[in-house]
Amino acid sequence: MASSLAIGDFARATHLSVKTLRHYHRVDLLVPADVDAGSGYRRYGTDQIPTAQVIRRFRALDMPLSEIRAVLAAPDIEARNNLITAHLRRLEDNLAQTQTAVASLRDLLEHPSPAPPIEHRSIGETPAAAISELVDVSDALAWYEGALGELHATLAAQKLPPTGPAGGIFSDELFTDGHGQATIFIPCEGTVRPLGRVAPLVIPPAELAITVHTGAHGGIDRAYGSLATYVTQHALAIDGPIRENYLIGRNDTPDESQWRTEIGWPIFRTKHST
Amino acid sequence: MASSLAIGDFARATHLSVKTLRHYHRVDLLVPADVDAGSGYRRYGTDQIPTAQVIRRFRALDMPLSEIRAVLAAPDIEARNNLITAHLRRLEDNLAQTQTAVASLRDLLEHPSPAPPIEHRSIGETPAAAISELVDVSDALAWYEGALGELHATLAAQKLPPTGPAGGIFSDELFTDGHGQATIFIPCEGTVRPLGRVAPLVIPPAELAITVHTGAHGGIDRAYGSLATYVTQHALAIDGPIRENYLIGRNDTPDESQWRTEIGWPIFRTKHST
DNA sequence: TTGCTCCTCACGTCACGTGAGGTGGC
DNA sequence: TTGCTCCTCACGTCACGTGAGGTGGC
Repeated sequence: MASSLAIGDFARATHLSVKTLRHYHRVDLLVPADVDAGSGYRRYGTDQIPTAQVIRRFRALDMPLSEIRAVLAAPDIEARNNLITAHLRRLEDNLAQTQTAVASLRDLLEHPSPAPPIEHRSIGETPAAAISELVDVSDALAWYEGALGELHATLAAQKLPPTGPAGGIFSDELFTDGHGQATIFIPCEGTVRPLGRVAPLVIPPAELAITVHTGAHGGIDRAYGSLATYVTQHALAIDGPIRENYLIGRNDTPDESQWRTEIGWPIFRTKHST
Repeated sequence: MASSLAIGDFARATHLSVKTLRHYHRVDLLVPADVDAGSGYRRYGTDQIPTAQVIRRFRALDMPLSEIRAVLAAPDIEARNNLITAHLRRLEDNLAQTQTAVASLRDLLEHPSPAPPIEHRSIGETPAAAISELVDVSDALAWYEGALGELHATLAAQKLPPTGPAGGIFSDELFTDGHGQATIFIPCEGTVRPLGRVAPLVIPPAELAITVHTGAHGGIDRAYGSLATYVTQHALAIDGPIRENYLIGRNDTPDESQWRTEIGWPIFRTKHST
């Protein structure tokens, strides 16, 4: 006895709305067991209820429909679990990020800290090992963590001691378009053998206005703002990529509030900056 | 000296993309300090950087643009803080909900529990105090909590002891359309004086197929599914609102895993159900 | 037979992103 | 003067929701 439900009853059974069920049919995510050729009436089997509920659960966790489709089509339980676990991990990362963002915003609203001082600095050429890729600004933080990890591991394996703190170089497009070239590097002497994404790179010299940001990377926009204000008001602005130096980071202490990052904004060379 | 920035420089300063800035101008959320009449070129003041960053922070926390507009336009700091705090609270609620959803999904995938038994029950008329409103399914959980709290408090104030566990009645449209009439009630004897949203209501009799769901309300869809399957396969289905009885809930224990909710699905009257 | 359920368009929503095609500023 | 930055449409995306206008099933 094949038990089937009209769309309205299926909606009651699964807590998915009728509109949503029609949408899932349209995009082939959940196809009714039967569709009447004449009337177009959809009929769902009771055995489709668990599938529909799984979809609903994943949607409640903001999994995109395309990914849910992949989960449902996974060839075996392991592939399926890998997809699910990956999504849950992303979700949990996201939660943690939102929680720190909330904390940081609360802090910002409760005691706005004064802008830290700004100095001019002239940087010479620096040999380094680097990873350089086209990245999306929304992935930038995770990409930075991964690249820095790979760099540290690769340098250690090649027995090349760092000669300074890690740094980053970020193209203008990253900020104006939301994606662009990003480079993470660790200064070092000696011959870097290319391996994985790591390659030798000579960091070009630069004239910079520099300020320091204390705390997690989520709050770094304040330092960018104060630098931009300074550089604009003193008519020092020139084009060129932004620099960052990671003085104290995850490698040094897990306490994010202790992290220190320098941000360098390219400026005209002035008398003071030689 | 009025310092101003072209849109690209402003994007660098604020980490908002050029496209996003143009969008914010279009919707009047962040209007450039100056727009050249001839060329249409936008010019932003350095004093707009903090505003832009506040917008960015709130967007990172998924606050809708309309709400951000309200925050920026708030007449005083108190009104502003109220809006912000309300959003943060919603966010934190959401986080907690997602976290339990993740946990519940993990549990579901790791050890799928067998469907609990289903019984038929005949319910007579029941006098009660009730709150009945048109609600959105997405607000249903929060609405239920609020309504139940108000009912308990109002009954206590009127010295009317409950004569049974709290219950709910949910129209079909709530599930098929995503919004519909929902009623939460507490059975009691005596005269209920209408107060706030609370009013007296005689709960009509019903013939129901009933199962029990153990755990937080997030996982209740499984019980709905097994009831729907049962009712469909035994050809017992009739139209009518869904019932729920809250045997053990937040009022009894904070441990969600101990909660017990009965779900009642309307069915034909049968010999056994008198 | 009534009225409820179901159907299909076509368009709207939200917050942007994506190009095409073109002009202005240093 | 070159080429980069900026401009405005118009349309796309994602996951549905909203009606209008109409038909089918018990």
